[in-house]
This record gives sequence, structure tokens and C-alpha cells, in this order.
Amino acid sequence: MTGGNGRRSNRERSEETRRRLIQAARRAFAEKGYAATGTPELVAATGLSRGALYHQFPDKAALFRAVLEDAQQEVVAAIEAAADAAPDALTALRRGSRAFVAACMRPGIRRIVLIDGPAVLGWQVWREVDAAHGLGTLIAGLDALAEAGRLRPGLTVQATALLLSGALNEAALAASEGRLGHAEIGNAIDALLDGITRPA
Amino acid sequence: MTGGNGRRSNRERSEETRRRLIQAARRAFAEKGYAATGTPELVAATGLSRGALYHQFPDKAALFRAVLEDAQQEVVAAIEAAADAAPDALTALRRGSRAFVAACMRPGIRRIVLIDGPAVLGWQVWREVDAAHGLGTLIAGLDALAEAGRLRPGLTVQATALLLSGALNEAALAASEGRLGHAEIGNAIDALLDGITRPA
DNA sequence: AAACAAACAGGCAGACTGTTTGTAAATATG
DNA sequence: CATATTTACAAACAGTCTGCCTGTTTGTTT
Repeated sequence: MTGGNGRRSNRERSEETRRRLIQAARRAFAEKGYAATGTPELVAATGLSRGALYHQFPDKAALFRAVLEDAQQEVVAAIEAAADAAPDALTALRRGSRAFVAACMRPGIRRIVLIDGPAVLGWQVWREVDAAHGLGTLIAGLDALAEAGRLRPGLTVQATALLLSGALNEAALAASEGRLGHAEIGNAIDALLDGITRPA
Repeated sequence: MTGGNGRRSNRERSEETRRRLIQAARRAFAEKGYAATGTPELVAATGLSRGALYHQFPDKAALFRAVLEDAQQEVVAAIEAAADAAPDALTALRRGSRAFVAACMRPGIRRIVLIDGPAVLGWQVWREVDAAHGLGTLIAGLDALAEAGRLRPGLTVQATALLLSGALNEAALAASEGRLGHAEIGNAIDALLDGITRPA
């Protein structure tokens, strides 16, 4: 009845169910937004029932959080892939920033991470999730810059990371709407990075 | 019946009703958030009925937009007051940026402008409103900087304004949560502004 | 195999949004 | 001035959603 698959353990069942729910939710949330996506419609896309959803997640917001973490991990992977082989910390930051903007432009990421995230979870929780993923990566990059003695004196990594993160988020939104070109954005990012850097 | 006031014209009645609705909504949205504020509870705080609300506004989101514009105007007023008497464009930007962060920390502003705004109205509409108020003020400041020949070559005002706006939004949120001190944030803002400036 | 626990389906109550119908006040008209 | 019409609002209504609860199926343990 379940499509030809033989017996599965409970853990396998749960994992598969969560995976399916997260996948369908991610598609729907990205396309229509969190508030405009009802749980009946959501589970219909999976073939499961609302009972399964509320068994696996305490509420709709918890499902959203799982979706957010899923999307964030993809972003981090893209950033790290881009910054991996950079010769120095500043170059890594430049490449990572561009990769971040590019990753957030993907339709499955933009709305979930940048728009609905803070509103659905509250800024506190959203920040907590971001700190464990995207912002964490940026902090690591700035730590490396500080380690190399190239962080401008008087700046703290925490504050610098937050402001840069905000600038990059906005850049990603603008880029994804086609309001700004990549070159324009890249130049502006480089200018900001120069501002927080101490000349070699 | 209406509390001792004699006859009022229809326009006066409408204006008074809208004012009362916006005022109550602003308090409720700021405190509990847009999604968690029901229209029954909202009108109860005004003594009006839901009929009045839906007569004056096409839907709940339209009321939110009116509230957002109301809050944005306050922010702009605070920025302009701070930057008004600055001796040069760069100083005006520095002072205006700090005033923006301070204004967004006020509880009646933060959640409405920075958190719920994009999620409720969609990023397109939110950007449109912001462009007419907060972002518009920043663009004017950068235009003055460019006019004075102090904008770093290769940068466009539009892109620079967007990234700075994002950085300042994030700074305001962090400051309002007490995660970062004002000094730390001020230093980071100055660093970013230095990055986009050409030395005199 | 029997008892137990976990996963899941479907129905239900409460709440909310937007619409519609009805009423009173204000404005336009003859 | 009397009457018709439009505007502002109130209150009931319909449809939908979320979270909970009960019952059934499937897996695990003894």
C-alpha cells in the first residue's frame, strides 16, 4: 500500500516523513510564503495527513524552522565552496560574500531565509539559527581576517559581522529582484570590505 | 451619543476613525506582531466595530501599510533633525546613521518597520514604502556626498544606499536587543562609511 | 504471540478574515 | 423644506485555518 517498499523501522519511517514534509514545505513557503500556505494544502502535496505533520512537529512554526535550517545549510555549503581555496582571508571574504548573494538569489532560499524568517520565528530565534549557519560562517571569515592582523583597529568581529550580514542580505534581495546588477553590487561589497580592513 | 460632540462632517468622521484605528493598530502590531493581532481585539481597543475597519481599509494588510508609513515618517524626522546642521555631507551621514539606529530601537518602530514589514507587504511593496521614506533619506545623503566629490569612484548611489541600509537595519536590531553596545556599532558604521568614501 | 509503543489518519472546536446585509447620519436634489 | 441618495458604520455570516483529540495501523519488545 505504501508503494512497494518492504518493512521499514520506525526511525526510517519518521525520517522519511520529516524529509517529505520539509521538502514540500520548502517549496510552498518559498513560492507563496509562510502565511499564505495552509497546512491542509501542504500535506496534500505529500500524500500524508495533517496528523503526521503534528506528530512530527509541535506546530507549523517548528516545521518552518526545520525548513529554514535546511535552506541555511545549502547557503553555507555554497559559501564555503567558493571561499575554500582563497589565498588569503580578505579574498575569502570577497568570494564568500559574492557566493552568499548568489545563493540567496535562488528562489528556494530568498523568501524563506530573508523575508519570512524573522517574522515567523521572531528576531531572537532567527538570529540564533543564523548564528549557527550563515552568520557563523561570516564570523569565521572575519576571525581569520583578525588573525592575519588585517581587521581595522577598533572594530569587533561581532559588530562587523552583523553589519556586513545586513548589507549582504539586502544586496541579495536587490539582486534577486533585478534592481541592481552584479557588478554594481560587487563593487559596493568590496568598498565595504575595504572599510573594515586595515591596509596590509 | 458620540460623547457630547455636535454634528461632524463625513470627512471629519472618517479621518477621526482612521486615526483611531491606526493608533491602536500601531500599538498592537508593535507589541504582539501583525500575525498575532486579531482584528476583533484591535477594534475592541478603539470602541469601534470591524465594520468600520473594513470600510476604511480594504483589508488588514492595508491598515498595516498605513501604520508602517506613520512609523517611517517618525524615523525620517529623527534622522533629518540629527543631520540638519552638519558641516559636510560625510558628517551628516554619520549623524543620520546613528539617529536611524536610535530611532529604530524604540519599541513602537522596531518590529513594524524591520521585522513584519517585508513579510506582511512583500518585499516589493515594503521596498517601495521604504524608498519613499527611510531609504530615500539615505539616498539624499549619498547624493550630497557624491555632489561633494567624496563618493568612492566606481560606486553607484543606489547600490551603496541599499547595502548601507541593510547594515543599519541590522545594527538597529542588534542594538535594540542589547547584543551590541552603541560604541561598537558606531565604530563599525564609521568603518563602512569610510569604505565608501574617497579621502578628501 | 501478546503486550506495548510509536506513527499516522481523520474529525472537531475555537478563532480569525473578509463579505454581506441592515441602519442611521450626512449630503445632494427638486 | 421635503425627499432621494450616498456615506459611515454595526452586526451577523460563510469559509478557512490551526491545534487538539480519538481511533487505527504499524513496528518493537518480551
